[in-house]
Amino acid sequence: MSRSNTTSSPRARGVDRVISLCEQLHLHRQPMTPKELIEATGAPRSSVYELVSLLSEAGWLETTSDGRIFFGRAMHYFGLDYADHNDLLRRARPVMRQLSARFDETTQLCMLDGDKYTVMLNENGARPFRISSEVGVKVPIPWTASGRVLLGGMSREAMLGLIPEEDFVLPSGERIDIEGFIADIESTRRRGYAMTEGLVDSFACCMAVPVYEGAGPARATLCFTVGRDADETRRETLLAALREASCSLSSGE
Amino acid sequence: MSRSNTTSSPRARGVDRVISLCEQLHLHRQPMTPKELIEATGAPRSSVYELVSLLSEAGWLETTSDGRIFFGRAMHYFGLDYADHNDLLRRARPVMRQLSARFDETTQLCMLDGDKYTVMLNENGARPFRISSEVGVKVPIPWTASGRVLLGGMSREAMLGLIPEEDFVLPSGERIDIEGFIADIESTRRRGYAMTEGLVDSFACCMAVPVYEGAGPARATLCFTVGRDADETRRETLLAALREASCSLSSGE
DNA sequence: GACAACGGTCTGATATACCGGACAACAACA
DNA sequence: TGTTGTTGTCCGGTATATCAGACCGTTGTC
Repeated sequence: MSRSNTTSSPRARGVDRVISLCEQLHLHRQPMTPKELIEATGAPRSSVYELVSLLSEAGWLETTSDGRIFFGRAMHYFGLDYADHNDLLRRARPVMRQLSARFDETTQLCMLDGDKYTVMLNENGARPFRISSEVGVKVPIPWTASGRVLLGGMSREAMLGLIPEEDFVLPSGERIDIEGFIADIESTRRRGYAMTEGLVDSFACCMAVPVYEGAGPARATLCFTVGRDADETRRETLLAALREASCSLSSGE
Repeated sequence: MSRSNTTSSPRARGVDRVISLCEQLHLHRQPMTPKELIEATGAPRSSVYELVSLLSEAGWLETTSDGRIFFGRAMHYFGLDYADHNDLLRRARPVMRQLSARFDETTQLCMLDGDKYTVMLNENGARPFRISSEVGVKVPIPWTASGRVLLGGMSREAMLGLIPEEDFVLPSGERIDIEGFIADIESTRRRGYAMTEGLVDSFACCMAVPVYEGAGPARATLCFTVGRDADETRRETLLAALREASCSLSSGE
């Protein structure tokens, strides 16, 4: 439906081709055949073949045994360079591990990426539920508890200017009331945390607290994703732990 | 001395410029100023500026507050995609965490990358010693314990063909005797592990065991890096743990 | 066996990306 | 104040990267 791929003109710059190629791989989160890549990017066949071979030589991409293409070692190296260099991520990792270990729940560090919400770090509980994390997957802000925290303190105009109209429609087709959403954000800000149930997925309960960096809006959120069956006291416990952890991560600047 | 950067001809392909640009960033492991990037890559000024801005827009690079350039979020996403998708890495991570937690030592998963040795995963002990990991940094094979394990089972010719002549010279300037090295590998193979002391760095003791995937040479090694002051029984304990862990990671195929 | 779909390589023409170099803003310094 | 170095933007010519399409081997289907 939505042509997410850059409907690029013919004779595009190689670098742009490379970028859209990698973006497609990230979207699919699975190795892709050359054919799929060609169709997904809209790039000419010969260009895709050439670029893939260039990138493979550099270790940016790898070809699996069945001829599919996916990210290679180099990306792993570069990604770790980024994560190691990023202050917040580096400090958050051990904290999140401890949270996950202690409560055996999935802990996430979430941030805004442009006008979308995204998971930056994911730490699973012991039970290895999901095989691949969803780090870097962009989700409309109104769909999430964290989104409500991250918008805290923003002006009404800035908020509406930021969020695309269509992002207020849930996967179910239901539309989120804008006024209610704004009120939600305000009460979230006062309360200091957000908790949503069955917003995107009907079995999950999401709780998020802000992580600050200096004054201004929250830099990130720390959150638990738990089953809806968790009872009240359990939720209290988890929230308290989140608050404490986020406090240790926040910096007054 | 060694011109590691691709002394590329003028009017090079943009994609190649991008590749060498990122490689330089990875080598430096620190944000770089435009000037440094220009000098390191040998690319024209205008090209670097243009490419950096293209890549920044895509989130591949980011500019720090002081105008330096480093990897961006996108790399983090792609890198995690790679690591999540890679069977060995995914399985190794929890195992390594447990090892590090139990013994409070640095655990690493190492592999060959071309004709070099490199760390693929690094799990620090509790004491946060080194601020940035060395994942993806290429090191001559003969400098390491893991290298000796990884070469196990290779023919003499293949080995000598693989390793560049200059890689037998240690950072200290000392030259590693080739015959001794080959004998070392053979005894390592028989023994089932390698242990080196003060090879690259005089304070460390490195112990490595192979991780197999099907028949043939080891796919990777699992290793501890400990202080040389660790006594005999401690070393035995650690080795036993490594062996057990590597066994759980290896697959008969 | 004929036909179609697919997977990959190769080549030549041409649109354009890349680069040299000009330009401006700013700082350091004598 | 003039000189020198650095940081960044912009522009036009031309070397060349990109792309259309031909080509070939393989696979599957009727």
